[in-house]
Amino acid sequence: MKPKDDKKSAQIFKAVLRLVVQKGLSGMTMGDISREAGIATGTLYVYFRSKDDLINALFAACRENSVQVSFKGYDPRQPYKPSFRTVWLNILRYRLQNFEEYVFQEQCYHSPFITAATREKALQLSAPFYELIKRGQKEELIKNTDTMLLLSFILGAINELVKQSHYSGVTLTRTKISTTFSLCWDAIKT
Amino acid sequence: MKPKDDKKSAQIFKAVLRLVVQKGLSGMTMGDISREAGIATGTLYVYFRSKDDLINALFAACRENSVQVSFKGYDPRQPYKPSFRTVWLNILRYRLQNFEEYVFQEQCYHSPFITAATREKALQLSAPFYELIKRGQKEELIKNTDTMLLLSFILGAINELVKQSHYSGVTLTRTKISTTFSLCWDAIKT
Amino acid sequence: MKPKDDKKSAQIFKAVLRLVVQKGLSGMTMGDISREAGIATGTLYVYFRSKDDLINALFAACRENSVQVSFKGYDPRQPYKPSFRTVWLNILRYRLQNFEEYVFQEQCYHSPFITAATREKALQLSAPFYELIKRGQKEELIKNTDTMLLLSFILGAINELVKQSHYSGVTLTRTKISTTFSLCWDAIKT
Amino acid sequence: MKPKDDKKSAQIFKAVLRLVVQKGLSGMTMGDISREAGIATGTLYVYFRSKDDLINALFAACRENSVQVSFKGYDPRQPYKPSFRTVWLNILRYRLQNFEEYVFQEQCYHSPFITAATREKALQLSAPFYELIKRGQKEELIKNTDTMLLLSFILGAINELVKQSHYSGVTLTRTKISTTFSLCWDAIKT
DNA sequence: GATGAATGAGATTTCATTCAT
DNA sequence: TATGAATGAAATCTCATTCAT
Repeated sequence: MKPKDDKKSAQIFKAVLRLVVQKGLSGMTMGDISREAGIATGTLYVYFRSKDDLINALFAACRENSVQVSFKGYDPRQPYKPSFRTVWLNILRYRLQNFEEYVFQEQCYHSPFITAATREKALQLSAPFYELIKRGQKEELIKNTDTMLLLSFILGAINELVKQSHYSGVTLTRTKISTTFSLCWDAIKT
Repeated sequence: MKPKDDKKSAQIFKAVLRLVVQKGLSGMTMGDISREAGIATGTLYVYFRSKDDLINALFAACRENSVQVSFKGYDPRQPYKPSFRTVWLNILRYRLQNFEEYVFQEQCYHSPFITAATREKALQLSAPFYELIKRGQKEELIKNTDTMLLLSFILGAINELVKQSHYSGVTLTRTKISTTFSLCWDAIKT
Repeated sequence: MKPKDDKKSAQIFKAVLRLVVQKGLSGMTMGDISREAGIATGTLYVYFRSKDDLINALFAACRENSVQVSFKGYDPRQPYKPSFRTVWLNILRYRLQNFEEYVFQEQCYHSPFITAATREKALQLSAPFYELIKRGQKEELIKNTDTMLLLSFILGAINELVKQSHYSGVTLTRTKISTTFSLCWDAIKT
Repeated sequence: MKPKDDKKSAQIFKAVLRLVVQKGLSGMTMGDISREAGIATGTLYVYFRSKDDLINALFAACRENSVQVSFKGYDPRQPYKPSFRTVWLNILRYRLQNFEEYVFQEQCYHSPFITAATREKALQLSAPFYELIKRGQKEELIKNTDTMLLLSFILGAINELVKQSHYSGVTLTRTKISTTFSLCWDAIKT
């Protein structure tokens, strides 16, 4: 017996991500995916019930990965500002190093592929970010404004930065990143 | 391709915008559009050569509208900060009041519908925003950082805010908006 | 405007019937149907939502036609036996002259294409036959046995006769038909 | 193709029969069969060369079984009428107790699965029934009509009866069966 | 022999576009 | 110009069969 290969899921995921950046979510067929992944079309349906299923599964995986990367090295017992910087840089790093995943998630968000359930789960995953802001507010280092609003502000700034740098072709230098962090901190600090 | 009836073009555009929010760009067929617009499928081809053509035309229209709205009431002879605030509020207002247009543009950006030429033109339209930041830097009111970076930072923060408020269903109060402007200004001011 | 052609439904129906006799219900693809009907595959979906839909619609049409033919020339004011003979001959004639329709219905009955609703409607259409037997029982010409049982008996005998004559290639002569009617009448008469 | 394990063949046959009643012959995949039989898809191909092979083998088995059951207890030295009744009741019993087999055979008859050869063999198996009628005619107990026609008449009546009773959900009582035999006998007796 | 993942040909269905009215 | 039926290429998905384990 040939056991269902766990690597194949990953292989399919990789193929989708590569294709999304190339052709966009809407211009991507199951045929494209199988060709890119080096397997038969039928095999896709061994691993995923349908195209929708595949997209949703990948979306969930990316989402989880994104959170995991973001909090790598975060230790709540450390002082706030350096901790916050670590997470901030992680978020940025994730988007830069996994640009494909990031673009994929952005594209998915307004697409008919993502079900309400998947969207809901994604929202729940943002809880740790929310908590991080809260902690800053408790320590009176961050403005006592609506937490969600602050969170959006920060993430939005990072997102746009990544997009802009990618599409303009200008790589983000260490200096630029450092400057942007300052802008961000200046915005939210008390 | 020269539309006799300008109202019908607008009618088609409206239909597309309504559908994009509902089903996303990829899940939107010419049949859907004609049904939503209350006309026959064939009629779409009287006004637009193809689906690509239609999407690109609407994208251009939205882009232009976005800039026009953003600089409404802007007078370069007025002092900087209130002028900046006017534009900032205009941008926010545009995205809130024309959420459909905003989502449509976002979706287009990574789609295979938008040609390189259209994308290029869109970029050119951001010149006035760029100039606005430059002026602030000249007047030494805004940090002397990479201009594009500052611009991205500002726009990104606004974008995310709008999305978040729309999807969470929480309306942005005057106070929240005012607070967010402060965050933004704190970030970029010298 | 080109109005939806009512003849095309009939054209498609005819194609299906021809194919069912040739290849059976299960070996019949939408491609086969469109080719046989002389139209494009897509056109089938202008007239029917799905293959299931098409099969169910044709089944209903055949069923209705079958009943209509069976009671042609039946006048309840005429004496019973000749009336009964008329209907009996009509039933036989329908199966012989519309052998394709008959085979199609037989094939459908146990197929997953036919929905419970369609099956139910088909059953309701057998009411006139039921009434005909009842009348014979009231007039004390037909045995006072379970009516459904008598009906099944009669129809079953006719069905098998038609199948047998078709597959053996022996045509039913007037004499044979007349003989079979006698068998039938001998069976059910009081 | 020589099955080592005869039990497994039977297991597969049983699975097919169960599925035919549930989903019909055309809606039955090799995957369905293996799942229902509790074995792997590949294993089916150890016992049968192909789907066609499997269906044809089962068809032949059913056909043989049907004849064997029908003539159980038949002794040509016994007087005719009770002998005929025995066979008649056997035929009915077979269809009632092996409804799945019966439905399967009916479905096969018009399907592209059954080859001409299989069909021919099936026909040959009806010889004993034919002889039984012949004997009745020789003994001048049964009408001297075309033998095939009489045979069709009898079998058709039984078939329909079984179908009707099965689909209406009404069980055939001993009385009803006895009555139906009378109908049949009245039809064919001299 | 038994397994079930892998295959790819082929089935169903969709949809941008054309065309007759 | 407006219509919507007709088209057929291409998309999604199924399934009999094979094959590595």
